[in-house]
Formats: sequence, C-alpha cells, structure tokens
Amino acid sequence: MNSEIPEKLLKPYNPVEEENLIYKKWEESGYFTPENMIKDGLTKADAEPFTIILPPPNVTGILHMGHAMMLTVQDILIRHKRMRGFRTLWLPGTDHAAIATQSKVEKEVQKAEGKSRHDLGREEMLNRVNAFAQDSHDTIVNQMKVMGASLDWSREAFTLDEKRTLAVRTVFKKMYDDGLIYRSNKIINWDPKGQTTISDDEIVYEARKATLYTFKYSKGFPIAISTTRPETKVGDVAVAVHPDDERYKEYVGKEYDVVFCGVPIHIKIIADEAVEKEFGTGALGVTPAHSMIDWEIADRHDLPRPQVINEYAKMMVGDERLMGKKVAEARDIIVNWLKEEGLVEKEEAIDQNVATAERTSGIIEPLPKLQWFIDVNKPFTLADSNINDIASGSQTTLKEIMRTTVGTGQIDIIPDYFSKTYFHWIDNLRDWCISRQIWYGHRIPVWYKENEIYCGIEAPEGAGWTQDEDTLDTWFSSGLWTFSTMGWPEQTEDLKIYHPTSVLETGYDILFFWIARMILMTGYTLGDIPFKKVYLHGLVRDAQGKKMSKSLGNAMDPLDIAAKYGADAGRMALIIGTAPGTDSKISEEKIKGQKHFANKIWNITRFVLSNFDSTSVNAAFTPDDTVIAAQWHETAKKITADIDAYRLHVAAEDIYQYIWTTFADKILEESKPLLASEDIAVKQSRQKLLFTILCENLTVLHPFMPFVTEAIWQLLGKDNLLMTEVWPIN
RNA sequence: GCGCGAUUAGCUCAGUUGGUAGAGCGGCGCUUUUACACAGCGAAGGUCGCAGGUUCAAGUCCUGCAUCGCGCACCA
Repeated sequence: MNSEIPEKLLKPYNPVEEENLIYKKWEESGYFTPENMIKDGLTKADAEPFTIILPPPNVTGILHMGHAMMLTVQDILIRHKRMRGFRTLWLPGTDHAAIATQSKVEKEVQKAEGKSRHDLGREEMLNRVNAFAQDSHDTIVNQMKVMGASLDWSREAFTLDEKRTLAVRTVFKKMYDDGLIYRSNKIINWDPKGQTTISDDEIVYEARKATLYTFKYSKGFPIAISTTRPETKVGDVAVAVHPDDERYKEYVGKEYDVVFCGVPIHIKIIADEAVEKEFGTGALGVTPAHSMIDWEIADRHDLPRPQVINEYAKMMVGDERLMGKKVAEARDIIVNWLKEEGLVEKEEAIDQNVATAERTSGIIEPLPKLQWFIDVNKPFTLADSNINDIASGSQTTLKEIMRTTVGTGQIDIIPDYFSKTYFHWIDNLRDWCISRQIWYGHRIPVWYKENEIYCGIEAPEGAGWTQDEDTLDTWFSSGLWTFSTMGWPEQTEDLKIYHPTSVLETGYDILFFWIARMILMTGYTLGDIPFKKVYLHGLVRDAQGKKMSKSLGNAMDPLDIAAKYGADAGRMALIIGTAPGTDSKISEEKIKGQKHFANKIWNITRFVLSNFDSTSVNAAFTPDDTVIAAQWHETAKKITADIDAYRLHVAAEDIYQYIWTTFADKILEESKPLLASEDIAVKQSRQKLLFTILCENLTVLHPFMPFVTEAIWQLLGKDNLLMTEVWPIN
C-alpha cells in the first residue's frame, strides 16, 4: 500500500498560499520564545544560550533588500541553533532614528501643507512624527513576518519607549557624574539644512570642483594666502606658516590691521607645525570659528575666534555688501572685490571634498556652538570588568575599551579584515558630539535654573527649572541596545542568561556608527562586551551593481519578491554566492532559480511519498543504502560545520547541490528500478532510505528555506513543527 | 597621503587549512521516459588581472605592478 498523496502535492508548489499560514502556525506555537521551548521539553532547561539582538530597523518607512539580507542571515543562524538544542533568543525591535525620521516627516508636512516644523510647534510636530513612526513600525513588523523571521515578539523593544528612556537617562547621568559627558562651546559640524549639529561620522564627503584663490588681504600685506572660501576670511585672526619656512621667518610674530572688504580684521603671523609648506603659498589664513584645523591652531596660540557665519549659513558681519548674504553669494562678492582691488594673484581649479550631511545632503558649516560631548580619551575607573586586559577597578578610557575588546579577540569580527578598519577609525576618533537640535528623540536629561545645572533621571524638585531643548544623537540609545532591550538598569533574568549576546549581525556600513558605539557603551556601563562575534554582511546591489534606491527606481521590495517568488526563494537568492563583508548583486533571475528549487523539493516529495509504504519504516538498510545514508551524513556534517563557521553561502550551496544533483538526479533515478524490485528487502530498504533522506534534507534546508520545508513536513504527517525538529548532526 | 577589498566560464559570483577549477543564470543540441518542462540528458565555454618568487605542487602563500571599488585623513 502506498501512502496517500495529499491533494496539495499534486499541483506545483504555491508559496503565496502556504507562507502566511505557516508563519501564523509558528507564531501561535509560541516557540519563538525560548522559555516556551523549555516548558514543552524541546530545549533543555540548562541548555547553552544563543542570542542575537536584531539591529532595529529605522521607523522611516519600509524595509529594503538590505534588511531582507540581515533578516535572512540571522534567521538562518537562529533556526539552526534552535534545532541544535540551544536556548535560542532572537530579540526584535525598531529604532526611532531621530534625524532620519524627523526630517522625513518634515519633508512630508512641508510638501502636503507647506508648513515647517516651527509652524507646527514642538508638540504638534512630535505628534505627527509619532504617528508616522507607528505606521512605519506596523509595516516593518509585517514585512519581517513575511520574511519568515522567527523573532520573539513577546520581547519587542523600541529605542524610544519608556524602558529604553530609563536606560538612556541612567547611562547619561552616570557618564555625566564621571565627567565623561561634558558641555562645551567649541567648533562642531553644523548642518544648516537640518538646523542641527551632527557627529563626524554623519558627514559624507562629496568630490566637487572648486576654485582655489590666492591673494593678499590688502595691498600692503606681506604674505599671500590661498583658500577656496574667501568669504570666511572676514573671520581670520592670523596667518600661519610652517616654523621651518625660510620665506616667512622674518614676519612671524608681527601683527597687522587691515580692512578686508569693509571688515576690519587683525592678523597675527604665527608659526605652526600643522601648516604644509607645499600647499598654496605655504601660508594659511587662520579662521578659528569655521575650520576644525584652524580651531586647533587657535587653541595652541591662544587666538580669538570670531564667528562670521551663522546657523543659516549666512554672513553675520560686514556692511550692506556682506551682512545677511548666503555664503555662496558672499564668496562671489568678495572675489569681485579682490579683483577690483587687484589683490588676486592666482586662480586655479582644484578637486575638493565637500562635507555634506548624511541625512539632508546640506553642506556642513563648521561653527562654534555650546554642545554636549562624550570624552573618549578621559581616564575613568571601571569598577567591575569582564573585559580582557582591563582589570576591575583599574583606570581606562572609552577608546581603550573599544580597542582592547577587539584587539584581544574577545570580540571577533567576521570578516577579520574589518578589524583594521575599526582600529583605524578609533585612532582618528575625536570626542563624540551627542546633542542634536531636533525634537524627535531622547531629550537631554539636564535642567537649568539661572546658574545651576542639574543632571538626573527625573526633573529636579522645585519650580523654575527648564530642561535642555536638545535631544541625543540616535546612536546614543542604539549603543545601549544589547542590554537596554533586556530591561537594564533592572537586573533582569534575561540579562543574566542572554548577555553578552552571541552574534551581532549587520551591514559593514554601520561598523562605526553602531558597533563601535555599542562596544563603548556596554564596556562603560556593564564592564562587559555586548557580543562575542560580529558578522558583517555586504550591501545588496541591483543586477548592474548599482546601489538600490527609490530614486533610481531599481529598489526591490521584499514584499513584492515574496508575493512573486516566495520568501524562501528571496532568502536563498540573497545567501547563495554571497561571502560575508562583500557586496552582492541580486536579480529577479537569481530569485526565480530558487523558486524552481522550492518546487523541485515539492516534486521530490511527491515521488518519495508515492513510493512509500509505512511498513518500510522498520526495514533494515541494504549495504548499498547504508553507504548512501553515510554519504549524506558526511554532507550534512560539512554543512553543519560551515554554518558553525559562518560560511552560510557555502552551506546553502551544498544543501542545494545535494538535494538537486545528488538526491534528485542520482539517487531518485537509480531508485526507480529498485522500488519496482521483487525483492522486498531491497524495495523496503530503499523506501526507507528515500523517506529518511528527504526528512533530513528538509531539516537541514529548513533554516534557509523555512516555509517550503515546513509545508512539506506537515504534509508528511509529522506531529511536530519542523522548526523544533532536532538537527540530524550533533 | 594612509589603509582595505576586488580582478576566476558570455553575465553574476563561490572556492575553509596550497594537491591538476565549480555553481546559478544565459546560450547550444537532444528528450514530452508516469516526481518535476519551475524538468531530464549531453556537449560547449576559463593560460583563475600582469610579472616575478617560495614549494614536489599555487586561483589559494610572498613581492612588485596595473585597473576598479571602498574607508579614513587632508581638503588653507
């Protein structure tokens, strides 16, 4: 008697029909929550934990293929470990993404209603942003489910919810009390378009053509200087030359009063090592208020720092020619004036990198402002340390924590060459400016009253206190993510069991933004590492290798892919042929190929079932079949080892190859005569072999293609979920 | 300027510790044989960027070069 073939199996596999139902089934089982696995005896109570915290997607809209990549890689790791018997937690959440979200809503409001955020006011603007964030959140959660992500939704967190706010304020206060957070009036990166400061890492350099002008401030001035920004020269206080420069030695120490395009300026000639003799005339007009390097020179020489450009990138000095003009206009005006005066000596076209803001593309205007910073070099005492080479109670710095945890191998980055990039970044790291002049985000927990300052978790008692208007850089709260999600500062069970987490999986593009900040924050707050391993995936590009973007019209929506080919196909296509840390290209053709693969397994199942007799389960394997079973186990072992070593692309290809080339093309074909054999022993052995290999193939493929494998598993009449089936290799 | 990565079949890319090259897609020919045409079978297609070196043996290690891409710094 052959088994009855389920009706569904007689038709080609239809992913759309299956996937939603299967996800619901998983979700209703409760087994995304590790405690439920333990309760039902599917995971041992003392099993080793395996934890991944989901990099929280920004609530700025919808997920893209990069997110699909992240979800796929993590879900593979998670499902594999769950089946291997680990106490497996994958914790979901979303990120408020401060500037990104607010500027998105601001644009929408501006477009739809012609109103700015100031027209709406802080409260109304925040209502709008929150509503948008909620919408985004719902869309994103739905997308993650469509992708098959086996996330523990009972633990979902948001970077701006109540618990995370407590964590943020607690850390801020601790750092403030330790003197690591300070407020200072110094030069920062100002984004005139976004009307906020940004950190060094939020700057994107764009190559542009510029004109380098060489001129003297006035007729009688002894030294010519070169600049691409003549309009800033009204803020000059010095001309710096290299100490060894013979050409200018005689002038060092002298001071001059000149009137530059109507603005009186006082110039001192100074010698400083930072000046390159070879560049331009070898003399640098020092504008302390509007250039990072000049600010530092001013520090060394105790120079004044007059601000001449305001927050709107407009001139704030001069007569009617300059006052109130945009910097670009002012530049033309000054160049014309220089020419009229006959002061220009040279004009040359050069390539220049212009600093722009990542989110708004506005041109950055360095200017001095009273802001909050984290000191990355200041020594402090780390009371309790689990960090290798930093003893409890010893002095350390945030930079040292970041360097040591990776340097000692306590945190392992895959691929390892990214460690070099990481160290290089740390070496160049300056204090982190954490305050932002936007409304959406964690408000700085500092209150002022006349000359008093109060930093606390709650507002101070008494009347007359006003809270700092600014909010925190979104990466401040993201930095706490591995432990804030687990309920810190409360000493929760979750923290004891699941922290430090096992793997942090994300794109290499946020190595500095996020990974480094998590290491910094966790090291400082818990004296521990946030994760043991960092797995970096590459960027997903289109078939031509272009970055996917809405404006280019080449963006793929994971939802569309799932609707057209099935989420399984999309997942598999993202993994195969993609080495960690390397950008990959994805095309519909590639995804289509994987849809065919899902159908192939479906058809294999039809064949196996139609030739299966349940009495064969007790049959003994013939010597031939024993060999085939053993060969499969060798393959399964290799696949397991590859997953353990994070070579997911190799593992995916191997299981694909085995199922199609070995199992279907070879073993199944060779089985046809054997299944028709008169020899019952041979026939039954083969029936059992095919059924066994099919089941184990499904198990091993499940982390990669969870839906089709689970769908088939249910058709095989199994009484458990494939999701909780035990992995065939130990 | 400092650093990193890439260069393998027409296209997109794999290739863990060095042992005489692989996949997907595309193209070609044949096959409608009852698991599957979302298929099967077969053939074609590569001096693994270039030049040296180490080794019995190198796509895999070392040196140099070229081209492309990226990061950081500079950007007066």
